[in-house]
Amino acid sequence: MRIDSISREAPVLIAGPTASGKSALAMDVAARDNRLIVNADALQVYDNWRILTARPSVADEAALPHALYGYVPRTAPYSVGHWLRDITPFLARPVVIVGGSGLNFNALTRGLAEVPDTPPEIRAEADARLATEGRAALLADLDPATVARIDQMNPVRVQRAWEVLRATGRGLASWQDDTPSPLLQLSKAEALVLVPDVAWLDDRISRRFAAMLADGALDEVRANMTGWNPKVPSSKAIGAPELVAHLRGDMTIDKATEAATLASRQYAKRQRTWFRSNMRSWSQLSLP
RNA sequence: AGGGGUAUAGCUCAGCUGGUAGAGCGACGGUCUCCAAAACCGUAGGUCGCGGGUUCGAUCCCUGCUGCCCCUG
Repeated sequence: MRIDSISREAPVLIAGPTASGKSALAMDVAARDNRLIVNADALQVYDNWRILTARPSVADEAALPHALYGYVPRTAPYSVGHWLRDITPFLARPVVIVGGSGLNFNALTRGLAEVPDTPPEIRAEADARLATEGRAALLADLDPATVARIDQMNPVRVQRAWEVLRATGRGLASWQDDTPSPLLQLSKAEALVLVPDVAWLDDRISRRFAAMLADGALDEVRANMTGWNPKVPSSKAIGAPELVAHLRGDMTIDKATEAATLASRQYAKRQRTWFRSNMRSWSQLSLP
């Protein structure tokens, strides 16, 4: 990695698939320029995971300033909108923004419609209707402009559109047409995507999960067993459901390891697909 | 060594009384403006273990061989 070619002034954005070495690069850049490291990862925000989400260590956080890591309670409602609001004050400072969530980077550099949060009772109503009446029933309630824009086969996207209309009386498409300009212009940033060789990354994923286990991942998961709710977003951390199953005696540790590393590889693939289509104008850094 | 069973996609397996094969998972490609480490869509893979026979035609029936599993010794 030729760090010398990375701008010393512009905000640095580092995206890349899981286990590609983003955090280490962010540390190098931050140390060189006295930057604040800001998290752009959807799961590293939660306070109940450090080992499993490969969050920066206590030592790393002591060595250099970090923001938006481990600051959200595991059951709190949280999504891109919260992240975008939370990151705003930090953009006035020299930063390196690092993470694997493509949606966050899109929201940051392309803007995000200012749709109010869905009230819990409407979310519950949507959950119930989807479960009992199905996707088609929700779809039938939507405005044509929104229907034409969303993936009608995807229950989560349909539910989202339904919730927005229900809560605001205005279609999602209409909200999106009013998307404000982005917080950060890509042309004024140093945007980097790490593009690792697939076999190289697969190997790193396997070794990293083994290292997580050695570092106490099972203890971390055990501490989350009381009040465990598989439905909340923080419970979707790769490896968490698998290790919960193991601790309950439903899965051998070998099976759990296999399932977790498989899930990581599949996640990395989805990330590559996203980066390919959404980050064409970013600088691509091939690895190793 | 003898008896029985089994061999079909990368993996686990379907395939009715013979008409050249399907699923799930995986892989690969894609979608995605607020649960995104989520959710979803699509595509490609098989000389049906190998040889011989019966038949117009064999994954299917007969036979030899080979591998694996079980039982007996």
